[in-house]
Amino acid sequence: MENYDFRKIEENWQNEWESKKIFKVEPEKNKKKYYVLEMFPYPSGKLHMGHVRNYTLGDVIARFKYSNGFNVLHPMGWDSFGLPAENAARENKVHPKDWTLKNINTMKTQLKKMGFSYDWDRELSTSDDNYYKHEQKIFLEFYKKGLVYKKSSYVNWDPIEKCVLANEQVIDGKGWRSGAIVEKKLMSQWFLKITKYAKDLEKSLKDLKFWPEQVKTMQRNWIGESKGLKIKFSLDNKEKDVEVFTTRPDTLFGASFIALSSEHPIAKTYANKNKEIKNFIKKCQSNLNLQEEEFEKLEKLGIKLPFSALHPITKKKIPVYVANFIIMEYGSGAVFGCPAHDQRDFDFAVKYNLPIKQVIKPTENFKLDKAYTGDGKLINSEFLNGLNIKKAQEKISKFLIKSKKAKTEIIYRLKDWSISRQRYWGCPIPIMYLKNGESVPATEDDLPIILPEDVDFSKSQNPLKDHSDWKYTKYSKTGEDAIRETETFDTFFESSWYFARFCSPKSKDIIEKKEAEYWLPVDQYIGGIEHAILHLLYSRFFTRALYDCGLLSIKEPFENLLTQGMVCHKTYKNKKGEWIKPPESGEQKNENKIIIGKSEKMSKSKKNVVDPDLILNKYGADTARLFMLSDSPPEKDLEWTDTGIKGSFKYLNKLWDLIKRNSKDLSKVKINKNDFLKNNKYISDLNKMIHDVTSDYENFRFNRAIARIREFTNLLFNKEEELRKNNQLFKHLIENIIKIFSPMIPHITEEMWHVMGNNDFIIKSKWPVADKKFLKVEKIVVAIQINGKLKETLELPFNTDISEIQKKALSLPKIIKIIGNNKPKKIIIVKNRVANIVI
RNA sequence: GCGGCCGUGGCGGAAUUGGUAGACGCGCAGCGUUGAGGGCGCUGUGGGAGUAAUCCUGUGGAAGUUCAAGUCUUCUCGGCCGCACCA
Repeated sequence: MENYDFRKIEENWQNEWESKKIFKVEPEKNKKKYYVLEMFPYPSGKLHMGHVRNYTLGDVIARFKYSNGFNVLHPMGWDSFGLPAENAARENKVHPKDWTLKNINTMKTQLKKMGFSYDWDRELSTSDDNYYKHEQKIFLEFYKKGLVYKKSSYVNWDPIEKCVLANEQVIDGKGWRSGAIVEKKLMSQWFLKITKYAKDLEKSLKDLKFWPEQVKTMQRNWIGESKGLKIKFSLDNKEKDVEVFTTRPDTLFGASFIALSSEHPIAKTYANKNKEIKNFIKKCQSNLNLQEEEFEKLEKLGIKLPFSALHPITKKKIPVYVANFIIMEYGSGAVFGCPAHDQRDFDFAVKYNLPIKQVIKPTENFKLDKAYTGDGKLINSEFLNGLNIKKAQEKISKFLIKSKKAKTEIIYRLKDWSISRQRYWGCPIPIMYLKNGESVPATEDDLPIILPEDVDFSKSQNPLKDHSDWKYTKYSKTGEDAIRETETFDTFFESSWYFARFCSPKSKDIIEKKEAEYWLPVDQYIGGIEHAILHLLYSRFFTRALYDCGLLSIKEPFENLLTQGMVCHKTYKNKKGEWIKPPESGEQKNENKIIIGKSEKMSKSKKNVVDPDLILNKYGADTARLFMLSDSPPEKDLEWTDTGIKGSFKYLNKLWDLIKRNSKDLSKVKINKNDFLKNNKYISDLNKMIHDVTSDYENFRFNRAIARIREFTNLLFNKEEELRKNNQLFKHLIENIIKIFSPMIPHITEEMWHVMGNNDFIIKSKWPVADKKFLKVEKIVVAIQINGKLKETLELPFNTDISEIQKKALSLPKIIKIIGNNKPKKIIIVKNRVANIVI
């Protein structure tokens, strides 16, 4: 049998859809909108299978919603600033812009070949000045709102990318993209005040009802809210009080020292008075540029200060130390140490021979050779004695707050977002430095600050620094000489608001309010979980900040979030342990011993990638799409298999043949509904299938939807002869299958739709609705159990009375035999389901 | 260490939300078609016993709730992911 001509079919319909602009969309007041968005790609060269999966999922949802009467916004664009372009420029002597444009061109062609329903008129590219000039305006708005500041601090330095990374971009102490071990470097950087929104970003997570729990948990951890108490300890040197943050006020009576960060103001004061202290602090600070891993392994060290703190209740004197493990940025940069119940304090107390006073009696046997952190009853704690931890915390908090020695405080782990990057291929930060060294934001008249194209990459890391024509300028407000900021934005800046720009991609304004109000928020966002914190947290922050600047009227950008799993493939190694390509590549012939490894995320280094182009050429877009959807639910990893893709292709051919060989007769048939719409087996199965598959679409259970469609088409394959005798019924069944299958495999179904005698595009036809009157099943199989174990089944009319079921069940020969002389103790019957006889 | 998610045939995965476990597919086996291979078609396929009807057993393990547990509860083992000197 010959395979169907997917090349011809797919190309034809792609051209038809494009020339008729059926996916072009504008706001329509009387239509319900639906904004579906997939994370836009970085134009790295070619599409990979991860993209194919991501965009297939989005396309199915878009087409499904379209067919269900929604006004669907489904745009696509390019996250086109970033380092790979610069690296290519150095290695291959191509300009980043040319390299980027070429890649966009290639990938756009590939996307079109997949048949995705994008409104290409809305295409945007972030490295286009039409995009990033608005970003500079946003920066100025943020500046006005006080959300931007410059500060010198230890920052994460990626030695491979040769630029700074935000905290979120450091994964396990390594750069998120380069994988290089991150170093600490003291630098002056621009920051965005994301911490201003920490509370709201955390609090609102609970309202994101349609986000995966996992993502919300990750964000929650990242924001790291801690509720505690800030307690004042007065000092006997007549200086100001020390404020100490704690989440364990119940252990206050066990306090045996106070520890300050080396950057704490009091520590700094004493550094000037005492050389020893000064040296210690210096040592602590030199540790700050250690790699994270090493820093964590440091021994806990401290130096005693020449004064004491007074316990806020007992008034006893407590020694004060500067210690190397206290971080200034967290809490108040000072803690009280309770060695018996905190491991760090315990280690410190052992080292400096400080008292270890137990204040919580463990519930189980416990030897005090390490800190006890479990629950128990308070001891040695005056009025707290006998209480459990929670009660003790409540009581002492109340007491301290009442006596004005403490106040409740909530602190966050989240730090401000450093956005300066020492790189060329990004959006120039619209800042100028005046002669007096002052930095000022560019004025509206200075914008846009266009990235110069005539740059020389041979001189240094950042060619903007060497570009004097561009760098030296005038500040338009005063006309004086000025130097431009030569650093560019972190590229996560671009992706933090692109979803809003898609509403009015060509507007002269940053965001056209009317359009944004119609389309936003994004109803369904789809992308990889690797952006759980990075991009998704930044976008949530931006949306709030833009709201405060009056540019948006929503606070959360993405209503629903789907994080799709990775595309994996088996890995293979040869005798030498080198990665080799999978067998279907035909490149294993020369290897005599092949070791099959586990299935892992497709990656070039493991040689287990499958090129989408090859699949498109061999099987076509519909087969690729079908396979992407059929094997696993979207949020789980999908294992790419050669047999799987072949299976999908075979199935499409089989379906094609069935429809093709019957289409000649069926296309002429006119359906007169009353003639055949009886409650027969086919109609009831069809309606059940429509009902179930529609609900599967709504819940993104595409694998299950496909299983149900296949189940139904199996019926058609088996009963073809019989169905040919009732052409109206046959046509009705086939048209419904084509329609309900069309969001997943749009080209072949479009062709089938026309072959069956329809003239308009299939997407414009109405989605089938299950008729409830045909959903009723006439006969039902009831399970008959004895003591909960299945023994028999019984076919009965739908809704048979309980008493009738009981009568019938008890008269079954097999049941009689099992029951024997026993009298049933109890009989439980659930209508249409089950009868359980307890003996 | 803390937090989250998940364990179902040889494999990917279903299971009306507590009611016939294994849908659909891959793989495998047998048969048919074919000179052969591929392709296609039919049949079978959780495990064990039996010629068979049938019986026993079965959702990582142990216990519990229930007439009834893959589904709920507790413990336990294993895997994946996130956070972590965070006071």
